[in-house]
Amino acid sequence: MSAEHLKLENQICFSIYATAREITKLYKPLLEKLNVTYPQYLVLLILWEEDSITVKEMGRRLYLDSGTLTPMLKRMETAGFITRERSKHDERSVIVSLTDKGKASEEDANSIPHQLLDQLDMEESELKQFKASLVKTLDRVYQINEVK
Amino acid sequence: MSAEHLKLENQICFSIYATAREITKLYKPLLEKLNVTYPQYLVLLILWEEDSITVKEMGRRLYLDSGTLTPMLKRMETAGFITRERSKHDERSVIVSLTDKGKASEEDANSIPHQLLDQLDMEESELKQFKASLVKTLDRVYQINEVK
DNA sequence: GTAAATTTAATTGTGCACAATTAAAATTTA
DNA sequence: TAAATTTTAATTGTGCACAATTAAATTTAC
Repeated sequence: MSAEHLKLENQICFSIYATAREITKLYKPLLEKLNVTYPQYLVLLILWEEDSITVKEMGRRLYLDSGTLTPMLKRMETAGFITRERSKHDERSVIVSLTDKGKASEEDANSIPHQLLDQLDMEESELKQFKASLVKTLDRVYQINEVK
Repeated sequence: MSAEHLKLENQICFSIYATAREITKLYKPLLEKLNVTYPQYLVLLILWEEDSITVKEMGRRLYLDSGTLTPMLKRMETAGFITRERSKHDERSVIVSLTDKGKASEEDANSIPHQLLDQLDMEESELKQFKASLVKTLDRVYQINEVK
């Protein structure tokens, strides 16, 4: 038996890692109608907030790099949700935009956040504190990772 | 601009998803000496707690299935951390055990949890509440996912 | 105004992560 | 106990996820 600090059940990072994966599974039935994966759903959320942004900006908002986004966006383009085109002003940039299908899909997504929160079944106050700790941790860890 | 409930910054699940990935990156330099990935480090944590368990039990503790574990454990076997052998009692089961190298590696891991927590830099009370919310959410979501 | 440095995506290669299927072994049931 | 069911890993196929490299375009420095 290893020392107490090496025990898995004591490690908050493992809780985050496991919870993230279980929540992705929880989304699966809710995303069936849209016919997208959870990361693809996040791309749509971004574009419904602000259409026609660069891959760079998409990556900044999702904390993902082009090695992840490029193939994922190509799949979403093939599936008819988005278009990808080089910027006229800066040929290095690729602009991602919603197609009519991508825009129309927002309708099918409207009920998802509420359905998800219902299943989490958490008090408003705890949820708020929980999210605050997450965002604080994310900001802090992102900063540390960036500096290196 | 989409409705408020569809905005990414309002979604707690995205915070969990992004935080999990950033924390995995934070572990990377700490795992360099051990020369393992974060999921592989979790396998070692389990085995340091209790050596010689089945793939099934490993999957139960890590919330991972054989499709993930089998190839990962094979890589760890090739790297010399573990052995894999069929159980004598039940030929369906595969027992995972530490090699001498795997056992000796615990020494190099001892300081990791403390180093990580230092970087998170969170008050003891907030950390405790944060972890409680995570475990509660994990239990709840796991239960929902299992029932289906 | 050109050379050097920076920015931006894409590509390549490795390692998870998981659903679905397969196959073998063990257990339960008729 | 023989047949049906269940359990356990492995396999297959798809989709992230990210480090490192490449290539093209832009910006900065001289």
